[in-house]
Amino acid sequence: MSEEKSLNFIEEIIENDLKSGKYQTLVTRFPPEPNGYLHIGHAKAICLNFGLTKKYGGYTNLRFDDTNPVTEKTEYVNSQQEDIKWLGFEWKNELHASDYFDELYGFALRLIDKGLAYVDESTSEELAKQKGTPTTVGTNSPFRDRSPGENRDLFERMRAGEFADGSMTLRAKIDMASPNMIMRDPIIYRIKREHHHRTGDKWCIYPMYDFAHGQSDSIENITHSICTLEYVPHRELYDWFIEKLEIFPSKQYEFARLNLTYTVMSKRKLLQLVNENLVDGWDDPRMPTISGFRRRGYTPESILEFCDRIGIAKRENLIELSLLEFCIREDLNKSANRVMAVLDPIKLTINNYPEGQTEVMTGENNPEAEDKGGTREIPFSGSLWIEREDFMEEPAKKWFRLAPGAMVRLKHAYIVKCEDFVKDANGHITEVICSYLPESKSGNDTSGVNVKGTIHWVSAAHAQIAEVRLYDRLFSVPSPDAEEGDFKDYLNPASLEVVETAYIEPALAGAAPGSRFQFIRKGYFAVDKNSTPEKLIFNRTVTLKDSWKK
RNA sequence: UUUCCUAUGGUGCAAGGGUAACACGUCAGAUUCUGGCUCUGAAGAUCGUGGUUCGAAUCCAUGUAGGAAAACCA
Repeated sequence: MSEEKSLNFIEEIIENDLKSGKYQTLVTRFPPEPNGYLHIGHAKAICLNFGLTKKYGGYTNLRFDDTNPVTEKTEYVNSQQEDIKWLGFEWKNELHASDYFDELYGFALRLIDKGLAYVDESTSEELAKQKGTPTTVGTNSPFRDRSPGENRDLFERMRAGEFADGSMTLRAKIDMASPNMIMRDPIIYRIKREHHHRTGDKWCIYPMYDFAHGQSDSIENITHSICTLEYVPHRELYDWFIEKLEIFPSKQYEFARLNLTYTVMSKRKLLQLVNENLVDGWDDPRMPTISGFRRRGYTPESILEFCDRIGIAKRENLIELSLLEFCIREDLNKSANRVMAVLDPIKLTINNYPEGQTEVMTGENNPEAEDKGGTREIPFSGSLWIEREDFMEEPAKKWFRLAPGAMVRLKHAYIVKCEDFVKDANGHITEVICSYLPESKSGNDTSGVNVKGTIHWVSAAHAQIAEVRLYDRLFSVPSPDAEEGDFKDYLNPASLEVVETAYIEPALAGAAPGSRFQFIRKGYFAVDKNSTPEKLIFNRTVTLKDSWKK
C-alpha cells in the first residue's frame, strides 16, 4: 500500500467524473498556437494533460490552434512537436483547428439560421464603443436585427470573398448588457486574406479563438479541456456555443499558469528577445523555452520532476528558480560523469617533481553511481593548471585551499604544499610553486597527512582547450514583469560570460554534442549543439551548490 | 464603480470540522579525496473582524488585499 498522495483539484474532478460514470474514457488535448516555441510554462500544461491520461487511462491529442494565419508558421509546428517528444510524451492524434474549418463554417450557418448570429458592418471603433466597459453596459449594433436569411446571404458572400478585409464580421447574438464582456456579442468570424500555413488560400474568413477552440474540443470528444486562468471569463461563452450548437459537452477547467523568477514567460516577450537579437535564438540556453533548457543541458526528467513538484492550483504563483535548479542538480548528480576543467587558470609548478616525468592517475567517473561509473585515466605532471580562485595570498578564515604554506590535495593525485608564488608587474598572481608528498598518492596514501581541501587541476602539457559559456539568470530582478518600464531594461548584463580558453582534461576530447558532465567543484556542463572535436564548446547548465562564503 | 477568480512559513503546495504535513530555500552541525552528494537539527505560516461549534485553515457573514475581464490575438 503506497502512501496516499493528495490530489490536485483537476484530479479530483476527474476521479469524480470517472466514479460517477459520467465518462468511461478520459480525453484531453494540448492545444498550442504555432506562433512561437514552447516554454517551461507549456511544459507544465503538457505534463498536466498528458500526465492525466497516463494516470487515469484515455488519451491526449495534440491540436494546433491555428486560426490566425498572420502569426503562425510551420517552423513552430515542427519545434513544438520536437519539444513534446523530447519531454517523452506521445499524442494519440495530431490535429489542427484548421482541419475543422469546414465544420466550423457549418456551425456558424447553424447559429445564423437559429437567429443567434448576425453579420455586422460596424467598424472596429464602433464595435469597441458598442462593447461598453466593465462598469457600463454595451449597446446593440444597428445591424443586430438582420433576418437569418439576410445574414446567411451576407455570410456566404463573406466567405466567397465579395467583401474587403475588415469590412464585416460575424457576431454571436447574445447580450450586450452581460456583466461578462466576453458575452457582449463576440465576433466569431473575421475577413482576413492571409495565406494559411496549412489551408493555403482556401479561406478568406477565419474563426476567432472562441468559435474554434471549444468546438474543436467537442468534435474530438475532449472530456476535460484544461487551460489557464485567463480563459475563466471565456468559459461562459464556451458553454453557450456548445449548448446552442447541441454538440458534445466538453468542459473547460482552468489552472494557474507557471511564473518563474528571473525570467519572462510570455511568447510575445520571448519573441522580442529573439527578434532584437538580445539572445541567440529561441533555443538560447538562457531562454525559458524547452529548447533553451535542452541546449543548456537540462534533462527531460528534470523538467518533469519540476512540473510534478510545483503542483496544480488556481492561485497566481511565482516559482523560485532555485527549485528548477534543484531538480536538474538532483538528476545530473546521479548521471553525469565527473571530469576536471580549469576555467580561470593559473600555473602550479611542483618544484620537487622529477623534471619531464609524467604519471597516469585513475579517477572514478561518478561517486554517486553504483559502479562508480567506471574509471578514466588522467595524465599528471609537474606543471599544472589550477583555478585562480583556489589560491589566496592572504587566506580568509576557514580557508581550506591553497595559500602560502598551506597544503591541499590535488584531486585523484598528490598532496601539495605551497612554497612560494609569483606575481606579475600588475600584482596579479601568475604562478604558485609547490612541493608534493610522493607518498600521498591517491589510492595508496601512506603520508599520514590529512588535508581539509581538495582542488581540481589539469596537466598543462596534456590539457585540451575548450570554450566554456557560463550562463546565469537572464534577468537581474526576480519578476521583470512586475517592474516599471520596459522589461528589457532588467536584462542581466552578466547572463553570459564566455571563457575562450578553458583547460580540460584529455578524456573530454571529442565529447559529443548534448553530452553532460560535472566539472568537479564548478558545476554541470553540456556540450553545445555547435561543438566540434576541433572546437569544443561547453554550456554551463547550473553551478554546484556552494556553501563557501567569505 | 461592475463581474469573476484567489488568499496557509521566504517560495510552492497539502490538511475537505479534531496534533497545520511535505518540498525547495535559509541557518547550524556531522561526514567528505568535489566547501558537491549524504546525514542530523533549527527557525519560520492559516489576510482582518465577527459568528456557528466542545472544537474552525476548513462552515457562515463582512471587510481587506492581489489577479483577471475592453483585441477583427490565442
